[in-house]
Amino acid sequence: MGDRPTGNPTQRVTIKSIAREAGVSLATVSRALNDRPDVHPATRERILAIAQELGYSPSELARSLVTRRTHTVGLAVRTLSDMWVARIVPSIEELARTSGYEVFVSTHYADVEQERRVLKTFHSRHVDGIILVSSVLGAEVASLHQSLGIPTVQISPLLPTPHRYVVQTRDSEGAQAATEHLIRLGHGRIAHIGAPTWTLPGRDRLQGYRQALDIHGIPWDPSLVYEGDAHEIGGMEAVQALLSLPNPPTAFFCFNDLTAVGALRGARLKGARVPQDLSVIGFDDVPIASYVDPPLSTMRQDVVALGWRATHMLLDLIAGRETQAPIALGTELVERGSCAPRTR
Amino acid sequence: MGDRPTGNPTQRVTIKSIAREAGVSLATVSRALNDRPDVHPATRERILAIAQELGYSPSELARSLVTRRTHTVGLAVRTLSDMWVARIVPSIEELARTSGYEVFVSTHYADVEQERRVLKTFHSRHVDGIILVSSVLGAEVASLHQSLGIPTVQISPLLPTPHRYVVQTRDSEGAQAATEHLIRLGHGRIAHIGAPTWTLPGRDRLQGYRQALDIHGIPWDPSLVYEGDAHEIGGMEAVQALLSLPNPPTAFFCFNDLTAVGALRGARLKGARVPQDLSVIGFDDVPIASYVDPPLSTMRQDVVALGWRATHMLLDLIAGRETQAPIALGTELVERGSCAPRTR
DNA sequence: TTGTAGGCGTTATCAA
DNA sequence: TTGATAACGCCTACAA
Repeated sequence: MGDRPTGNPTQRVTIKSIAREAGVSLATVSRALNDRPDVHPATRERILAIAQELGYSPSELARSLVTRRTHTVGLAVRTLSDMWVARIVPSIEELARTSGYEVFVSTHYADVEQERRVLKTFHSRHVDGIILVSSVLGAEVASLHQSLGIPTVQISPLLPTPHRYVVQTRDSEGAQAATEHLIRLGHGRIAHIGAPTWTLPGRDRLQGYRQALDIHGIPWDPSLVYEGDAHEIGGMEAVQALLSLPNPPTAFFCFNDLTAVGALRGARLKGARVPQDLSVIGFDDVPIASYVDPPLSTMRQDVVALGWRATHMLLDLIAGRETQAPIALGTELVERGSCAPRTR
Repeated sequence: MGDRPTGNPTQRVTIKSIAREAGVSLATVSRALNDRPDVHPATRERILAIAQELGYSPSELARSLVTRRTHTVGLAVRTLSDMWVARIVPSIEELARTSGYEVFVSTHYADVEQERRVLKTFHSRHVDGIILVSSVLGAEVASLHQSLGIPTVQISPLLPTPHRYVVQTRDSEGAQAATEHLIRLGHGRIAHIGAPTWTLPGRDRLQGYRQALDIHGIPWDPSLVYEGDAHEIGGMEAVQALLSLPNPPTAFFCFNDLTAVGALRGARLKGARVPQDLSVIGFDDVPIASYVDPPLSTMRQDVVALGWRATHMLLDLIAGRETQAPIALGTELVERGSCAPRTR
């Protein structure tokens, strides 16, 4: 089987092979390859040509070992099956790449052990910097940043952290704005379908919701708060449960768009029309939000900015530059078709 | 600023530090750490304790340099903002991790240059194996597999390739089944909203659609084929355009679920009811399919199996084992609410 | 402008 | 059971 590379491993082309071929020393090859000034143009040409011909590709392993720089950044995310993070990755990758860094993505599924594991391999592989999205490490992060000596930046941590280098959305403010949108439309019985309250965003958005109610003198009714799962299923179940209440809500502020999409479906199953009978507002503004029926009104999070700012912060830290931190970004109300003035 | 790790880089803990501390040689430390039999239990204990205390973490860089194994696999995907691939990643990661491999995900955005770049960095970083999802490299892959000497497996290549190690879905067969489902419901004017025909899946599903028509004696009408973009927007535009035809179709077979979701929206904008006036079927069965209105009928692709089989194949190749290749997986019709018998 | 030699953190092969 | 020592592939003084 000639096509099994394992069977007959192609000998790796190293600077040694090039040196032999070119009849020069290793040092000269190295210099030529890294195009340093102190090498004769002719020799450089020859060496480059040979390298090209042999299909030479430097061993970053060896190179990193001596330079103590890998030009890689580790990106640990909760999961990739979430549009919110799936859109944050490219923004990080793009900036990092144009700055000469390769980014390695790894997932931890909101599991502390797995996240530790990921960080450990990042350390073993000598990444120059780390970005943690939706970290569940909490206070550990700060000490890791310290003890590992690897600059670390967090985006939207799931747990409270004393770490300074954090980029996040002002969840509470956004939640308050979303709720106030509903209030302005005349709704008085507004439900909240939240994320688990052990998560920071879950808590913060719940708090923003309560604040809006408080400010507008709407009594707080705990039976209108349902702890969802930040997915469609939670939203669907929540709406079905809440609409069965003796005095059901007329509006729903959902933790995120997925929850809202589930809520839409729950409403349909209960025979309630959105937005005529029921108003629904989401959070995030993921692509699908514009395509569901009715198109979803939502609070937009600027994920690209989130990724971009975090990457910038990390590059600053790696370079030993001053950097502004922490950073909190605002949200924007996107009105589409899922909210309407209260009719009942 | 005491919290800037860059300012005062913590000295890395190496086996050297441990050796000094324990008063033994480097070799002994190495042996103890890799728990080899030829080291005195007492010494091992002592060394392990010290390593623990110092927070030692081996340098995979150095280790890999000598063992010539990195225990990493590179995973290059088109994009992460696509549920289809977002769900394939975890299945690969899980199997790879339990087999002792760390996987590094990188994106190429269907751009040849970027994909070459990614492969090059994989090579530089000495990954032990590579999985390419939706590769646009075509024939190049086989030679890379050869010349780089790194086992490479492809999942659903976008371009035709002579490479043997491929795992994919039987697109044509699935497309035919989807179309036949529509035909069985009595539809005669069936449109296809496809992906760009330069892609293999785009071509294969189009072909399956034509085959179904042929078999059932339905005349082929090129005006019923619309080249979409595999996203919502393409589906939406397609439906709007096709419903404006003098003799519009009564059913749509969409390249994927995103296209179908867009189609649903396009239908709504044209005042057509699904499934009463129009039947729509998708492909993939992504999570959102169950939550749109009406819930989407679709051809399910077993993405988990795709990832799993590919990883298995790769692990076989890495180990120099025999492996079955190529592999083509079937699809399954999932009937939900978006298709109904023809009424007009 | 070029070559020699030492070292990055490990593992592996010998001796001891 | 342990310790020197030579790789692994590359970079970088320091010499020449």
